[in-house]
Amino acid sequence: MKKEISISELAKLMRVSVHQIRYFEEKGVLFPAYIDENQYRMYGIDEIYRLSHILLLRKAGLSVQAIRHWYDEGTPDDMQQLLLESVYQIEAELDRLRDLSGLIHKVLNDYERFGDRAPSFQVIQREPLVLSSWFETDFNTELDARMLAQQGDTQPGLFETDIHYVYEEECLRRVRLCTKAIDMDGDVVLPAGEYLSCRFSIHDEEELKQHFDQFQAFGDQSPFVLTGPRILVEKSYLSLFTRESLHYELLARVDRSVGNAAEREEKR
DNA sequence: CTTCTCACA
DNA sequence: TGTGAGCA
Repeated sequence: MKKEISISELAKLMRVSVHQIRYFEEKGVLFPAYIDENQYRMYGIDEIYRLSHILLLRKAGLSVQAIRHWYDEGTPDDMQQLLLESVYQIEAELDRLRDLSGLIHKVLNDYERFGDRAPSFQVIQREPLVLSSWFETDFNTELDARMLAQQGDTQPGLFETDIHYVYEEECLRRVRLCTKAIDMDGDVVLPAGEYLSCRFSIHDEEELKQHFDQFQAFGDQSPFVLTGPRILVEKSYLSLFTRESLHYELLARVDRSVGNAAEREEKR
């Protein structure tokens, strides 16, 4: 009985494919101890160790190229360096995955809180919001693909972040499309404070106008005044859950320093 | 059972 | 960076 083993025995022992062992040979990192008369590759104990190392390094994220290079002319310090670089990459990947997980949780949470519901009004306290303005358009013109494309390189991940439509005060003719500023160079700033918020979902753009009116009506019969721009936030990713509805939040800053509409009426 | 080669993801 | 098929 020979001391060496065939490629399939080695493959079974190391739980890899025969193919992969031959691939490592082609790439110059693992060679048989010798070739048998029948042209079969034969492997000894040294090759078993060598293969273990290769597999470990592959698992650690080193390329076969890099392994080859190290076997050719690598020092122990080089190996330490290679593994360090590898661990940095893995940690970067962990960060990426954490971000991704966070994004999905955010979507899930948002859906649970504001999924499909009748319009709900509430006054909420908001942190200052910095938006980076994107472009301006008319109230009536619908957003189309070309308008998006013409804006050139905007933020990546367009629809992961909510699109904010900021309507100019008083007349709602002009709309400013914004996204949340990632860095601090936003150009539209909404101050912290109390905001009236209404969340709703619609099936047709037509319904938007009604909600604006309802929103205004709600403001008029409340003990405060709505001030500043109306902000329509399109929760674009909530549309993931339903095939045919769009989700929005309508916001306006609350001003309690002025009397409400009814009181103003009295004073006249 | 092994080898090699080629195409493919 | 491997895999799968086909052939000898």
